[in-house]
Amino acid sequence: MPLGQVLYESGAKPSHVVFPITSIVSLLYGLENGTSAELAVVGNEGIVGVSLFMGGNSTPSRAVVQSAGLGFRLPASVLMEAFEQGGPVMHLLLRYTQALITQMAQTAVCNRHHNVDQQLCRWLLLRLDRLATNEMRATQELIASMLGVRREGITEAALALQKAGLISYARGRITVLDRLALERRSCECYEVVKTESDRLLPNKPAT
Amino acid sequence: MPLGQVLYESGAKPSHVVFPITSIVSLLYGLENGTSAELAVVGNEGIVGVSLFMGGNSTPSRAVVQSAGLGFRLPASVLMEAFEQGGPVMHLLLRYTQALITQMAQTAVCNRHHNVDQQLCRWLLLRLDRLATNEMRATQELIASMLGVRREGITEAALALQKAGLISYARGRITVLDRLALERRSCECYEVVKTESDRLLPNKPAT
DNA sequence: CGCGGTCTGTTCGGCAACGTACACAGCCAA
DNA sequence: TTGGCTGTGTACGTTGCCGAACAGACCGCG
Repeated sequence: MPLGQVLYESGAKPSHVVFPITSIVSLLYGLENGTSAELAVVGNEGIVGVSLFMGGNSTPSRAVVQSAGLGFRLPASVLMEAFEQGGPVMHLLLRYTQALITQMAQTAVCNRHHNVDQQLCRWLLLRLDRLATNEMRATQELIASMLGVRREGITEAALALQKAGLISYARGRITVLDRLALERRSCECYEVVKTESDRLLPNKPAT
Repeated sequence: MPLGQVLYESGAKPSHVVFPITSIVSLLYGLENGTSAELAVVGNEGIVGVSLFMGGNSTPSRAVVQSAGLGFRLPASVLMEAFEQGGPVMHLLLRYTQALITQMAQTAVCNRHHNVDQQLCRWLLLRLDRLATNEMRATQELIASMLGVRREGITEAALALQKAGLISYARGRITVLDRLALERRSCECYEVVKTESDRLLPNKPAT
């Protein structure tokens, strides 16, 4: 799945659900004025398209591939069949959805109360957890649109992180040098999301 | 259920789910620094405690009664039994949860991109839809903590609404005088939430 | 009736993020 | 090599909201 691929559009009914394997997918909510914000990020631990089994068939959100990589596609009908049987598959899917809700909620509060620097740390950590390496690709422009802030705001925050030696950043290539320091610098939101996610999905990637 | 009653605390496992009838319940996410934000509001159309059947048993959120009134309590075990049978009850509950997710998400984007005045309109409208009258009780202090802003910000926004003749406001008693104008003045977020909610739950309060 | 508490209105300085604009650096391709 | 594109750094003034402090208005109660 290439970077930038749109898995489903706002309001459309997706034909498949997607299990990202080495890729990362963003769930975005857009507004009429063109701005938008990322409310959750899905990697190997999760599934894209929960609205299918939740019953709505569509949501007002968009799903966009943020990091190129592999992913499984499963036709909606196959998933639905497994879900409707009601066993552990269903409960696992529901627990994951619950974790997703927590992530969205925490992101929302974070948007309101934390500054750009902290949010950037959170954003980097959430991605880092879903990658095999400590290097990721994302321009400042892209990060800014995910966090719903100005590009220059990210420039400033990223510079601070570079000067502190936590990351190195060059033309869309970010390398995390000191993960622990990043966690210390981040707001509590990252930790909350991670803890809750681990609690709900103990050691079981939803594949 | 009296105003201010806490239906469940952050992290605790609720023993019951609650169906508000004439009351209104807020779902709040709090932070370590004591601030918090309301991410969703539940009235007659909904149910408090979706995390029970979603499988987490607890969430990092709090549920607080925001408008005194009646509500049914149902023991968790009874609800779970109905849910596990997997029929229309389950699907209705899931669809409601989907609507709840949309509300939380839209609130989040709204927090990020819209100003206090618009958010206040949205907040008023969401409550108005869940009340039988066009009068509600809420001090500016309370509204401010719900929206995650300063009390003075609400004073200013509420004054503007009063001067425009949309509401009258006195010591915690708000009367909506011109609902349509309120909708026009609000951001799109109210409409999105309402439309999606109607689509997912056509004319069927989840009682 | 006066008193104390709650709620609203107003003020001030301060700050973080915004919008805009532009300069420069790295990279690719002609 | 040159030119164009993309991505990053920097510099304004502006704005929306914050934090704190205080005055007045209303209400219930003794």
